[in-house]
Amino acid sequence: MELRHLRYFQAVAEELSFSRAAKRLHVAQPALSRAIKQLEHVLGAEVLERTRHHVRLTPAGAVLLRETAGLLQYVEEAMRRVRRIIGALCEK
Amino acid sequence: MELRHLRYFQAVAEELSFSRAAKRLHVAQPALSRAIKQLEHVLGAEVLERTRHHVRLTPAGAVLLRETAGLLQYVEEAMRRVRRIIGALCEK
DNA sequence: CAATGTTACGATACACGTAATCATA
DNA sequence: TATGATTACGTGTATCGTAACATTG
Repeated sequence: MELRHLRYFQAVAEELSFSRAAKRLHVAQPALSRAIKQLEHVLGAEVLERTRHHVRLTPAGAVLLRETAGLLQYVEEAMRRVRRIIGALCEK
Repeated sequence: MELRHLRYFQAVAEELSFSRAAKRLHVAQPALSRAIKQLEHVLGAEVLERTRHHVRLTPAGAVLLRETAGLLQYVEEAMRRVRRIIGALCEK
């Protein structure tokens, strides 16, 4: 499992649409479809319910989205902290 | 930046040795060397000081290690939470 | 010169995009 | 039947491992 899987999932879960998420991420739908499938395979559960005009989160998906949001935010903040300190170190 | 980079970095930083970390991760040294270089490129700073018989953390590396440890632990716990809840959902 | 990290290089695997297919509202 | 997700398929990129090289204690 890599961050890519979670970033893709978050986009689809927020947009509730593979096509919109694909545009937002600047990738093609199939890339998303595959990444989500991998994620589901790893977790052993479906996270999105696909029904042509509706994409909905499954209960498992709702849980995953919450955790994903927290995790990706953590990543961003951690990287920001690192960069800031590195910046300070370089000025010395 | 993917989790792979951080997992590799953590192993090297903890072992203070590319060769030992490589064994532990079941990959060859060059893979580690490259991943660390990518990480350093992304961050714009060296995180490890290589001197044949000693690998040491740079100040930036020390910061990164702390953040990495927290982050990877967060990932693990988040995944555990998700799996646990998914497990509970499936039993219904 | 011995131990260990890095580069070079060829091979493999993985992710991607395009196009075709399938499914539903 | 029109929209949007998936599968098939070929391609390109990225990662890997082996081997050669460089470096330093």
